[in-house]
Amino acid sequence: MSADGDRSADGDGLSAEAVVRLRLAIGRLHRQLVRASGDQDLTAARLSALARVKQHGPLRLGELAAHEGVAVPSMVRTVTPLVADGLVARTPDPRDGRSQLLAPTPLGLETLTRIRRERTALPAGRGTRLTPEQCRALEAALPVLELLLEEPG
Amino acid sequence: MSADGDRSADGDGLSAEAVVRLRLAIGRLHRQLVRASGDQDLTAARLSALARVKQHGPLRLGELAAHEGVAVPSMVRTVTPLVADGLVARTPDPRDGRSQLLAPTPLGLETLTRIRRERTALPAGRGTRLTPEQCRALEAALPVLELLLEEPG
DNA sequence: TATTGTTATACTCTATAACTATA
DNA sequence: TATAGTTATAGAGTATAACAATA
Repeated sequence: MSADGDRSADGDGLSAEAVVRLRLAIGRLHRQLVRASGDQDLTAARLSALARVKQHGPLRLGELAAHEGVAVPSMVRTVTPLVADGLVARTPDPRDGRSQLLAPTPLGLETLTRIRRERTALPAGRGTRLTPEQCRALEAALPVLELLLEEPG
Repeated sequence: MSADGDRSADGDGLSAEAVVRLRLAIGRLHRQLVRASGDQDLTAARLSALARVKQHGPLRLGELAAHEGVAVPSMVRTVTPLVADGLVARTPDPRDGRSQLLAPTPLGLETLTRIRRERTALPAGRGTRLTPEQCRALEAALPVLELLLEEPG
C-alpha cells in the first residue's frame, strides 16, 4: 500500500511506482524530443533508422525493421525518404534478387556526425543545468535503458 | 576525438555521445512501450493525460495541454474519448463560461489504480531481470528524467 | 478585442492485408 | 509454396489555421 512497499511485486525488481513513472516519463520525453527537434527532413524515426544502418553495416530491409522493432511496411516508409535524400544507399543483394542492401552514404555519415555535433543539448530544451551528480545518474542509467531495448529474441 | 572527450562541449554537462544515445533510447523505448501496451482504449497519450488530470486536480483544457506540452486542439482529441469512456468528467467552470473543468471520475481513478497494479513490468517486454544495481541506477535517474520534463516556463 | 475551446485539414508513424517478384 | 519487399488502407497523435462563444 505504501508507494515503496511493492518492490518485488513483479519479477523486475523495480517498484510498480517506479515503472509507472518511467513509462510516463519516456512518453513525455519522447514528445518533447520530437517537437523540439523540428527537423522536417530527418525525423526521429529516420534518424534512428539511419543510426542503425550505420551501426550494423549493410543490412536488408527486413533486418533493419527487426532491429528497430517495427513492421516491414513501416520501415519501407521510413527508408524511402532517406534514400530519396541521399542518406542511405540501396544496392541489390548479390545473393538474393528479392533483397537490397542498405548502407549509409557518405552524406548520411556526415549527417550523423553533424547531428552528433549539434544536438548536444538534452532532449528537453530547458535551460536547466544538471548537477554533476545528476549527469552521473543519467549516464549510469543509460546502459540499463539500452539493455531494455535489445531484441527479445 | 575520443567518445568521452567532449564532456563539457555544451552547457549540459553530459557528453554529446551520451545525449545522442539518450535521445535514441527514448525514442526506441517509446516505440516499444506503445506497441507493447496494446491497449486500444487507454492509449499512451490518454493515460498520460488522465494521470495528469488526477495529479493536478480539476483543471482547464488549456492548462492540461500546457502541462502535457501539446497544442490545445491535440488535447481536445485526447480528452474527448476519455470523457466518452467515463474516465474524465467535464464540468462547466463557474467562473468562466468559455471553460470547463476536467477531473477524473471514480472510474478514472479506479482505472489508474488498476493500471498501476497491472503494468508493473518494465517498458520492454523482455524477460530480462535487472540486477539490483541496475534497478538502483534506473531509480536514481528517474527524478532527473522527470526534471527534464518540467515546463520551461 | 482578447481568450477559450472546437472543428477542418494535413503530416508522421505505425499497423494489417493484399499484391508482386524472386527463391 | 515460401519469402522479401511494396502498395493500399486505416488509425493514433500531433500541428496550424479558421471558426464559435464568452470575457
